[in-house]
Amino acid sequence: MLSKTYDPNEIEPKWQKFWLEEEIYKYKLDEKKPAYSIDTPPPFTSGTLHLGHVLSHTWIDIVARYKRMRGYNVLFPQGFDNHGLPTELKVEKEFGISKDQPEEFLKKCIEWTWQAIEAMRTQFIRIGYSADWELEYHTMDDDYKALVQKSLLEFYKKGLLYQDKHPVYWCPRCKTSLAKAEVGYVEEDGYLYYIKLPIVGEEDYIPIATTRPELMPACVAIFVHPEDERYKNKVGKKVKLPIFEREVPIIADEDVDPEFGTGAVYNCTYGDEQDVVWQKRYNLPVIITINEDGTMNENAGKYKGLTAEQAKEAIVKDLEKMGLLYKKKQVHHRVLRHTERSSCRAPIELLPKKQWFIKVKELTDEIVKVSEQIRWYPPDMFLRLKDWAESMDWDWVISRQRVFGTPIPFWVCKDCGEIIPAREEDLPVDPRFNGPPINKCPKCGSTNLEGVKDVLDCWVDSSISPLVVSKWQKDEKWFSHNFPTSLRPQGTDIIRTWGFYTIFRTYILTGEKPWDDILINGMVAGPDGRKMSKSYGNVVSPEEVIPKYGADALRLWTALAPPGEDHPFKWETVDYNYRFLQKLWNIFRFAERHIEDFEYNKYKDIELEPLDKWILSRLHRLINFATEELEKYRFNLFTRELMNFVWHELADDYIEMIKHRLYGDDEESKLKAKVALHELLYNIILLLAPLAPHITEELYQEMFKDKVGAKSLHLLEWPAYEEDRIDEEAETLGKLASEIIGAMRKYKNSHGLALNAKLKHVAIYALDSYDMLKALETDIAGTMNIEKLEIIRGEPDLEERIIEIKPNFKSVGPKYGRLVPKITAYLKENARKVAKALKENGKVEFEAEEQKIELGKEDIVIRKAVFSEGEEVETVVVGDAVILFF
RNA sequence: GGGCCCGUGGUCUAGACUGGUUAUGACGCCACCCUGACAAGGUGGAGGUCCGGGGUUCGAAUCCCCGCGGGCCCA
Repeated sequence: MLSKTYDPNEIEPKWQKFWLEEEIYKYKLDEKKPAYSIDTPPPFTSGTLHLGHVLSHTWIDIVARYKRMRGYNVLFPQGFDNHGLPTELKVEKEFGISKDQPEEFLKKCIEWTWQAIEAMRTQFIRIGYSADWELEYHTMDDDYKALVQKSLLEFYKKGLLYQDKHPVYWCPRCKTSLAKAEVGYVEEDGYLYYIKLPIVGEEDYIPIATTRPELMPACVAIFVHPEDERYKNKVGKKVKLPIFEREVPIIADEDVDPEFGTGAVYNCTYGDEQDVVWQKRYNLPVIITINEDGTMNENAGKYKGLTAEQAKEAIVKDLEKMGLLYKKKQVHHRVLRHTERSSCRAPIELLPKKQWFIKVKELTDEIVKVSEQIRWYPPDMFLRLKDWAESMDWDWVISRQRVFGTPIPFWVCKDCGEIIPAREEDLPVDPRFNGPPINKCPKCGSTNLEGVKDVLDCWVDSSISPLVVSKWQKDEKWFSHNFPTSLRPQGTDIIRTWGFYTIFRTYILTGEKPWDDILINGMVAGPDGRKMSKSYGNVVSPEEVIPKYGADALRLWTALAPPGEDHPFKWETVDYNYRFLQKLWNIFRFAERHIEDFEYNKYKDIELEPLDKWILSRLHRLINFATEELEKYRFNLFTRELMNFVWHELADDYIEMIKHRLYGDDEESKLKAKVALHELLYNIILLLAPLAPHITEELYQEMFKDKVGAKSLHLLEWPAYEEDRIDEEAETLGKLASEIIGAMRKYKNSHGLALNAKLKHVAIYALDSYDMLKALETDIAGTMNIEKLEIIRGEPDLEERIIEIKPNFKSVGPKYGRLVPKITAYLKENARKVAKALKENGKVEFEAEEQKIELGKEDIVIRKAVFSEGEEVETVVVGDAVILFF
């Protein structure tokens, strides 16, 4: 017996344990089955899953469960992305270990990461995630790092890897490079300086506006907008920089904002990120004027040795003296500072440092072509990738000045710059600690070889995930079965990073696309609709939700998220889902007493009653819809349809209509109701299994396991859509039954009667629907508790009024076009005449604008009301039927 | 500044590709009903300029143009 109340906190952990112990989701390579491999996103090991993870990973789990039920050999691994700045900061600040002791530092990072993995795995299990944990991978594993390094050796061999100077965010106070996450813009007051720059060989000048006059010595070009009439005649000419006496070109570029300042800006290496773009785009020289400690260097001439701030004052003073600085305006602007946590908040400089690059730019056309071969869900997400790929300004910078990361497997000759790659058989290597594979530089013979100190960007780690899960170059049988992988699920936010880089790297290494399909989920917003963030105070964690409502109710919230769109977390939705599951529980509790010992297989081919056929026809439409939607990775509409079907059509309508049969004396009718009930409930738990795996397992074990045999619901097949179960006639009948019963419920409600209150005498008059009503006679009487129900062919002797008459626009519109308003007016004016003609001849004919109009029953919508003034009787009209309550 | 997406009762949401005249459902609100699974339930009700403006059409939430507001990513 099912317990009286549904308690997710009791049943969910129970089945989670059962699934693991019984190895229900264990992957066995099976070449006889079609492969379905999932390239799951490895979350960064922060130690906690947030609702964004719950959304994206529940989607993946739904797909995995569905595909298993469809008979696929589903490869469902879960990995963890380990390397990252937050861990380094944690180890530095919480454990007080400095990066200057790299070995100890790394040891602590790894140790901390392991406990974070354990915690996150437990949380995955708690949401019913059905990955095979024996396939779990970590980007800090030796074999993972070895594969990453191997792929870099391949890139090196193909000539796609190179070193070049590239600006990094540099904090002059901390004397360290910073990641984007560590810097931020701070609003503050400053000055905008207006400076005249003389044009070479002319008496004319061009005015520029800048907040950073101290970068004058680093100026390499002047930019104006190509449409700007003020400067059109100056493009192509040169400017002579005051003080420094250097000539730089005037260039037109659309990125210039003509509204800002004078509409002309000077480009320095590097004042801001826009300067980097222009420097790369026009291949401008790089002139660095700022040292790592924030002072000016020899390129700043007489300002050498001053701090940037002092240099600014000095240059401003000198320009004023020369009469070239003609305006100084106070502005409120954004300044890049070191803002991460308790950091120093010093202004950040962009300084060029030697970085490792992978050539991407020249291959973008090919990447876009490969991306076109992938099916994108939803399809417009492809445009984001395409747009970004085509507007890329520079190659992929893969090196980072950090400690906890995959080492770059190269040594560099300090004398001639030759790159010495690691030997494949030595991988993984760590050139920070390991010596080079050879003693002498093969080019110049020098023994002055130095291991690369930088480590790799974490996207370099994670963007080979499809090759890791499919065991590229490791297990040929496994690889050919599972590659390209079937699905990459991921969020909208990382299409241009993880998505793009994975396509790129897989294509370069294998010549193929990484996946057949890519499914994009939106971001989780807070209950207030804004993005979830600590600063908004709108963060909700899964740990708050699950103890209250259980994982299944939370999973239904994820299933209701629309494809590709952001989805707010709503307590109300989870609460509603929880009540839905409770309703489901009660439906099964009701059914249990009727079908527990029922021998379904013995009676399953019996000819059912019309209402049974109706609800089963509706069930099969739902199965069909569910299958179509899931094939397109769309969960929201199907989930809603399923919930509505169970709660309203099944529970509110059908079950109410069969109670009189289940509790009545007609044994054959009772049997038929039980057959239908069995089929309904069994199929519903199957349809719901991918969405709410726990409650469905509990219901299966309790009510169906003995009859079906499988040790878990999750080993069963997805329900088959049977087209011959669709029965239009039965559906019309069922719809009529629920409308008639609905009208009677409304009558009872408006008279303050309980819904099961006895009605002494009811008569229904009908013409067209007479036969259907006759077939429903016992069901209507039984469901509504009517003592005497009469179904009469004919019309009651009462006053009838037409409340509304209008054309059926969908059929009349295309036929008569511009005459539609005339037809609408005619029907209204001649309502009685039209109704009469329709009743007698089945059609009506008239003229509008000298054109003959002919309308049949299908072309006209009529709503009638019946009045019984003076009589002791109330009436309700449903379609063509008139119900009289005595 | 660029690309993509979104704007529907108080809140969230379906419908938009393929136009059809009473716009879906939920939460909340109001009234009634403790009915043999369920009061954490049932039945009914009130509540909407479908962001604004213009256009196409017999007909626009839906298609087109302009504007406003928001989100994500990039610069």
